[in-house]
Amino acid sequence: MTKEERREQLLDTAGQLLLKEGWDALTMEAIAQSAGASKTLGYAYFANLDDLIWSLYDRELGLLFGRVEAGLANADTFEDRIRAAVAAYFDTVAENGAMLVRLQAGIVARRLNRDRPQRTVNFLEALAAIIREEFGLSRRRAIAYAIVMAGIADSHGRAWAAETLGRAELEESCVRFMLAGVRDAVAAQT
Amino acid sequence: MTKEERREQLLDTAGQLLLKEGWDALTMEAIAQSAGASKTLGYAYFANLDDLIWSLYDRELGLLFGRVEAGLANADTFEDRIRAAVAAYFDTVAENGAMLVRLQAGIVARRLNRDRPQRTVNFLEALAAIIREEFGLSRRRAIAYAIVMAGIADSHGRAWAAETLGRAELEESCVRFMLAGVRDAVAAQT
Amino acid sequence: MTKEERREQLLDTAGQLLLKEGWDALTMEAIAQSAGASKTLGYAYFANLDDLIWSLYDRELGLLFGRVEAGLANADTFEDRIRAAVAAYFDTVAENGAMLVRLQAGIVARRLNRDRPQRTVNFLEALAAIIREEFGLSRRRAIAYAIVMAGIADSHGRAWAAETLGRAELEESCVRFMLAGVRDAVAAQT
Amino acid sequence: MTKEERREQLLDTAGQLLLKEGWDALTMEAIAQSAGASKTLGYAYFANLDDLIWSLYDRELGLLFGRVEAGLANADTFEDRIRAAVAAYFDTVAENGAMLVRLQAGIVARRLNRDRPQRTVNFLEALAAIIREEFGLSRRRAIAYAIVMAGIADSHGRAWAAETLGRAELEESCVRFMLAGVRDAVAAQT
DNA sequence: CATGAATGAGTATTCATTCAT
DNA sequence: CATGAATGAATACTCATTCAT
Repeated sequence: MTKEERREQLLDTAGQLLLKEGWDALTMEAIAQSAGASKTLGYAYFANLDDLIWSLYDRELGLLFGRVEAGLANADTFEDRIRAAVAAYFDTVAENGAMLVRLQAGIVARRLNRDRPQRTVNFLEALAAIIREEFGLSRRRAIAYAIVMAGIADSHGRAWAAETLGRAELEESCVRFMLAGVRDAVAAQT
Repeated sequence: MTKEERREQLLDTAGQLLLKEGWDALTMEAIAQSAGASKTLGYAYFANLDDLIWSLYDRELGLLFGRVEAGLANADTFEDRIRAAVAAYFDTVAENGAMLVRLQAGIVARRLNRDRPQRTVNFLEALAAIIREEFGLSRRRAIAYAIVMAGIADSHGRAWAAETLGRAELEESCVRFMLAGVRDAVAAQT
Repeated sequence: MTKEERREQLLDTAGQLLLKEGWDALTMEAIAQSAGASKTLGYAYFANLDDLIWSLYDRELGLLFGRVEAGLANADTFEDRIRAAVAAYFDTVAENGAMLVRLQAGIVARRLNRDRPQRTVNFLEALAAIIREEFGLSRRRAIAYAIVMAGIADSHGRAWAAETLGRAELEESCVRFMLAGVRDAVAAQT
Repeated sequence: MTKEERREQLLDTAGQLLLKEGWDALTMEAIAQSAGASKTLGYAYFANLDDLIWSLYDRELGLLFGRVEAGLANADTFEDRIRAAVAAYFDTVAENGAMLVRLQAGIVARRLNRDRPQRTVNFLEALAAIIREEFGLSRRRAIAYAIVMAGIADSHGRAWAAETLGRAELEESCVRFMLAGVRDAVAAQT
């Protein structure tokens, strides 16, 4: 197995483990052995456990944000952009939702050894830029709305996980909440 | 110190500790000593560390939901109810927000030893009932919207913590996102 | 409840606990609470846990040896004495066997904070005296045989607990092993 | 040090410790440090303290029963078998007696987490088979006598430890008690 | 005669991490 | 590229015991 393959395999295994056994089971030894290697193998690929976890986090969030940003980029009107982004979001959640939720929660719960992950910041900036362009707002206001819209996507993901409604309905609802909400909030300011 | 006072004191201390030092610092010993007691005193009041943490969680969420439900109840029109609930939410977040976020994240990240906390479920049911009454929806759909509206409150709290906008603006925005969103989502269904 | 009654009740409770839950459950707190009192009551009646356990041991062995010695005393021929003692032994084992075994084992396993219990020594001396009188042996030899005969009783008790044979047969066997054994062993010396 | 050597060394150390310091000193930490290792090394070789203790027990009883069974097997007449077994028993007791007694007592006193050790059962079955062959008894009766004869050996070991008589005399006495006893007990049944 | 609050010493156990091979 | 032996720090939890009331 090549260096890069091993690394990916270890991250994959860590993700599986987190999903199946929970955060507590995410030990260096468990990951390595779950990957079929000796218990200390991980240290040849990651400086320490935190490094491994942050790497997983970066990879997974990179995937998610990458797709969503791609969705945002490949459409013309504001509404279409939002629709495309929401669709991309639901796609990723469908594949990896439960693990992402756990990962995110664990990251928040852990000490803040590291600055707020750049990934999230970058994504919010990108979304804010689009909002700003559409409504002509200040940067801070646009960021606030971006945070809120990301939260709306998130909670629709949760509503989906709770099996309240089907994907199609929730995707439509998500877009509606975002668009009607932001329009009304913006209107209230003027 | 009486039994009840001690118990409350230990929970207070645990909350402070979580806020200041993070989840990892939340050890039985640290809590007890931070409360000025011997390191094993906690075991006289809680069966184990998990029990203490769940007790803290219950207490804090009880407070939050209690206030928000009170807000929901003490108003006449749908919009007024939402406004009152949002105001109550912001009040609590102002006092305790960072700690609640950490607590919630830690609870999610920990093993699922316990069923989903009844508190949250109850609150969502209450909110769903109000939504249902207003729009005449099915129970599942109302619950989905309740989850989303709770998420909107949550993300406005985060936007506040990120110091993007002031409280007044965010409270207004929160109400707008909720009302315009739910109305539009409901409209889309018909 | 009078002082003496309480004391006896605590010893009774300790015995029950040892029987039902095993040696590890024999804590001062468990005993007191099992007796329906507050957890520290025991300290008003016994200097410490060791003292309580030794008191139980003394009481129980006193009962056993008392009965067996009474049996030894109330008969004329050597064989009748042995028979009477064995019958008394089986009587006590029938009532209290399992607890006595545990108690004895625990005492042996614990540190030897205390000299060999006088009770056992006294009993062995009494039995040795009778053997000596019957066969005209040296004191040391008589003690050796006394130890062995006590061991024979003990192992018959175990055979009974293992439900191999009924009491009548084992009692007879016990007497036979003792008498034939000691006679043959004595004969071999001459 | 190789895996197997370390394991044996830890068991050796545990045995020494039990003999010298008593059951209470038998902690994982004490064993490891007494073996010149860091305090948690034991966990790399045994699942937990119980596992280590049972392993010691198995090893020691395996040695004892192995020798005694070998003695039983390598002789022709019943008496010679018994003699050989008793000699083997005294040999082991000479080396390891005090420790075995403590170990056995501790095992009995501890909780019954584990089924009765197979080792003892197997040995008693082997002895019972020989008795049965000699006297033509039922299986249950033969087992009862096997238990008693094992008890006779045991009590002779105790008489030896009490320094009442010398080994030669006690070995002879042991054989006599067993043979005369079992013959007389069997005779009583017919 | 009895209680409840509190302490502190002790023990099992886990796990990240290092190092020699 | 990988292993296994070993370490040490950290933590949960138990329990005998004391003391004030």
